[in-house]
Amino acid sequence: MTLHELISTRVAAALAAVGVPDAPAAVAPASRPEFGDYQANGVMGAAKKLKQNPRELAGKVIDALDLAGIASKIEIAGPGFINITLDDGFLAAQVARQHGDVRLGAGTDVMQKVVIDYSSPNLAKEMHVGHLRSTIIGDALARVLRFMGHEVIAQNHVGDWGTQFGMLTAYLVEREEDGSDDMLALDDLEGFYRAAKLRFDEDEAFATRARDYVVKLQSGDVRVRALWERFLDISLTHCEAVYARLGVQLTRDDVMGESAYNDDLAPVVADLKAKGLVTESEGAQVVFLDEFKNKDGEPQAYIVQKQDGGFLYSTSDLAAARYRADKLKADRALYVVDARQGLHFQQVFTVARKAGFVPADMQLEHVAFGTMMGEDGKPFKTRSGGVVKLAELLAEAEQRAFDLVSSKNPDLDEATRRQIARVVGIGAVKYADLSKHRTSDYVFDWNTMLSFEGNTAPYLQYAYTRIASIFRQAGEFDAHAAIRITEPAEHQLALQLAQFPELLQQVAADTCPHFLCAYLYQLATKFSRFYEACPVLKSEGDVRASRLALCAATAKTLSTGLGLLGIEVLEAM
RNA sequence: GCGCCCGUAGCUCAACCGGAUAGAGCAACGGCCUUCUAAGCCGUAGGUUACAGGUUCGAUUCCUGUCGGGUGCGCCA
Repeated sequence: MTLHELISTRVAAALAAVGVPDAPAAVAPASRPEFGDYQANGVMGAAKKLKQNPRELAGKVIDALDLAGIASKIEIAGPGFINITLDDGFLAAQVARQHGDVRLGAGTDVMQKVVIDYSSPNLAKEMHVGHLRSTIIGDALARVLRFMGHEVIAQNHVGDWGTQFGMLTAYLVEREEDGSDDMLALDDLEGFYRAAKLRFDEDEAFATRARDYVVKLQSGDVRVRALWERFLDISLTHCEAVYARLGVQLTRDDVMGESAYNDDLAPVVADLKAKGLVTESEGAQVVFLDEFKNKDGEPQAYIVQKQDGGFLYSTSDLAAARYRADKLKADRALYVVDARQGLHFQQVFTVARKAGFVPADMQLEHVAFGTMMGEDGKPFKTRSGGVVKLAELLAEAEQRAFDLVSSKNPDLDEATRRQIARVVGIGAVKYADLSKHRTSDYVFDWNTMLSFEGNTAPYLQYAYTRIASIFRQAGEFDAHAAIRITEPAEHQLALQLAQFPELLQQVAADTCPHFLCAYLYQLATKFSRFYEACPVLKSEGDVRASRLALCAATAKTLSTGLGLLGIEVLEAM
C-alpha cells in the first residue's frame, strides 16, 4: 500500500466514524512544507453535506483518526484542512522497506496484460522527428508498466503496405538494372524515396509500372514480394539503428505492421456486414456512426472499404484491435499516436465495441501527444523547411553534449567524454520531451534543452554522479544501514523517496511520463539540498551510516526512475 | 459549419477527482567553492491564470459566452 493509500484509508475511516462514510478523504501531498507532508481536504465538503461547522468536524475527524506510529503531528488549519506530518521513524522504515524491494514498493496488485502500440514509423521513409514522441513516450510507458509487474506486449504498427511500396520496389528494380549500387542508395532512404517519387511524377511508363507492382505485391507475386521484403529489411535496419541509439527497447519481434492484417481485412468487413453495421454508400462500404456528426449534422461516415474494393487504415486498425483482444488477450490497449488522430481512434474504438471485436471490459486508450514545434512556433523543420531526420537530430545532441563535457571536464580522455556526451545528449533530448505534458504541443529548443541546467536530464544525472562519487570515497559501508532522520533536509528527502510507488501508479493510470520527470526532478532537488545541508562522509558513526543508506536509496531510486524513462546514469560526468 | 485541444511570469513549462499565499527552470540581479563533483546551493525581482459572466465556503481547474491560436471532419496513413 502506498503512503497515499494508507493515509486516505485512515482518513476515510475517520470520516466514516463521525458519520460521513461516503465523503471523499481528498488526501493530497501538502501544497507547502509548513502544512506538513500530506493534507486531507475532504472535511470541508463533508461539513457542507452535514451542514456542520467544518473546523468542528475536522476536530472530530482528528479525534477519530488513527495514525499512531505513522504521523508525528496532525493539525487543523484554515477553513478545515487537516495537515499531517509523518513520523521520522515511520518514514525511515518506509524508505528502508522500499529500498529492499526489487520493485521499490511499486509492484502492482492487479496484473494486467497491456498492449502498447508505439513508434510505428512509415517504412517507406527514414525515421524523422515526427516519430520521436511516440517512440520514447511508448517506450517509457512500456518500461513503467513492466516494472510494476504488468505484462506488456509492444506492437510496432509500422507502415509497410500501400501504393508507395509499388513505387519503391519498381525503383529498386530500375536502379539494379542501371547497375547502380542500390544498397548505397538505400543508405539514404529519404533520398531514395524522393528519387522514386520524382520518377513516378515525371515518367508515365514508370508510374504505370509502379501501379502494376502494387497489384503484383498485393496478389502475392513472388518476385515483387521478395523485393518488398528486401526493402522492408533495409528500412527496419535503419529503424533499429535509431532505436539502439535512442536506447529504445523495440525489436523485430515487436513489429506487427499493417501488412500483417491483410488477410483479416475482408473478414473484418464481412463481420461488420453480418452485424448489420455496414451500409453501401457511393460505392464504398461505410459504417455510419450516430455518435459523431459530419458537417451536415448527419451521422458521420466511417469508410471501411473503398469503392474500388481497397481497404484503408480504418480497416486495418479494426483488425488490429480485434487481434489485440482475441489473440493477445489484452486487458488494456494503448495507442501512442499523434493527437490529430483523436477522432479516428474514437471511431475505431466505437466501431470495434459495437462490432464486439473487443470486450466491454477491455480498456482502449488513445495516448495522444502534441506536435513538436520549432522555435518559431511552427512544426519543427530544418532551416530549409525539410523534415529533420532523427539520426541527425541525435547526432547533433551528442555533439553539443560533447562540446559541453569537453569544456567542463577537459582532463578526461576523449573516449570518456564521448561516452558521457552520448548519455547526456540522448538523455537531454528524451527528457525534454518526456517532461512536458504529452497532450500539449511543445517547443523544441536546443538552447533550453542543452543548457544542461535546471530541469533537464543532466541535472538528474549529475545528482546521481555526486552520490556515486560519495560511494567511491566512502569505503566499505552498509547500503541498508538503519536510517535515522534528524534534519529537515533528511525528512524531505525520505518523504520524496517514499512517494515513489504512488507516483508510478499515477504514471501508469494516466499514461503520463511527465509525472515521473517532475518527481525525479523534485527528488534530485531534495537530494541536492540534503547534500548541501548534511555532510555524509564527514559525519560519524550512526549518522554517517544513516546518510549513506539515504544516499543509496536515492541513487537506486534515481537510476531506476531514469531507467524507466529510458535514460541512463553515469558514475562520473 | 461542427468536433477536439490550447491561451498561466519576458521565454520554456508545471499545478494530482475544485483547496490555503498559482509553482519550477531559463534569462536578470545579489550571495556561497582552504569541506563529499559549482552541470550545484541560497536569496531578490517577476502574475488581473486571454476576456466577461455564472456555480460555491473556495475556481488556473467546472458551466456559458466572446476574442485569439492549433488541429480534425467520405474513399491517404
